[in-house]
Amino acid sequence: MPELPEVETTRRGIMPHVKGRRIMAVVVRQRQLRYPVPLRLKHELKNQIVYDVVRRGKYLLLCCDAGSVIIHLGMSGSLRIVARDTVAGKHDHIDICLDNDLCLRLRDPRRFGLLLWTRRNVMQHRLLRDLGPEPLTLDFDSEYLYQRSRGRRQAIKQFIMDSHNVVGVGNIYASESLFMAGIHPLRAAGRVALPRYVVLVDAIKRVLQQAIAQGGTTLRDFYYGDEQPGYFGQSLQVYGREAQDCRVCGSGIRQRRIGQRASYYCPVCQR
DNA sequence: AATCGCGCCTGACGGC
DNA sequence: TGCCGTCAGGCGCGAT
Repeated sequence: MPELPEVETTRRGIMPHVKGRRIMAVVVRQRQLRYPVPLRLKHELKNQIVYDVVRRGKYLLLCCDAGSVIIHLGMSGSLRIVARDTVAGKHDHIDICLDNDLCLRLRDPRRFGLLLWTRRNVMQHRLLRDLGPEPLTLDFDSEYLYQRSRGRRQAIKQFIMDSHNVVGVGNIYASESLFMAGIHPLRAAGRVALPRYVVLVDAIKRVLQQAIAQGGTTLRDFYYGDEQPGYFGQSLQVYGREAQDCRVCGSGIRQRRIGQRASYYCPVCQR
């Protein structure tokens, strides 16, 4: 399940092979992703130069003069750089073939991802225009999140996972950040005081930054490689550790569902 | 306006 | 062995 650090690692991994290249062809083997892959993309993308590869939240954007490709990896998606004649596997749905004999290949077994094409200003696209701030920029700060949370009864975990409030905080890192900040995931967002938002915002930034730094060590795998970068390399404090000892106080880590999602926390450290 | 819950889809896993 | 049921999970969207 790619979270923001995995998407950013992907962006950095494909960038050197994609940026500045001309698109020679697009192969669509499976159209049925989250939304049907638009067929007009096949001829409208041809001969376009990819002048930049941008990330917005967990979306990746291939920016061209005529428009932009919008990609989301969903639950199980990945992008690889492969040699032009590399045989496609069962779930290799789309190839974007470049003028350097390489292809950008989208694989997505569960097909929760998407690949769209827009000719308008991509940031005005309906999937992007209402997104909250990037977590690693300065405009995402405690004052912002605090003000935004006033009057909200929603659980803090759901609040920070809502992309309208801040993008890129997925299920794993939401649990991890709340543990770091000592905040119980079920606490109402509107009942968290400003000093605690200071700690929480700092925790979100740190946990994402650390994961990106670790993802960077597997960058080489994007070229002819098959290894997944990700959070497996880092030690998670609470996620997936139900009934195991809290690394801080030794209490049993609990799991419960919050808004349909598995959530992990320490009942003693988090209030 | 805020919030809740659904459903897209497949692989992994456990039970028999 | 192999089949089948269950579950996970990002996120947009419709319902409340």
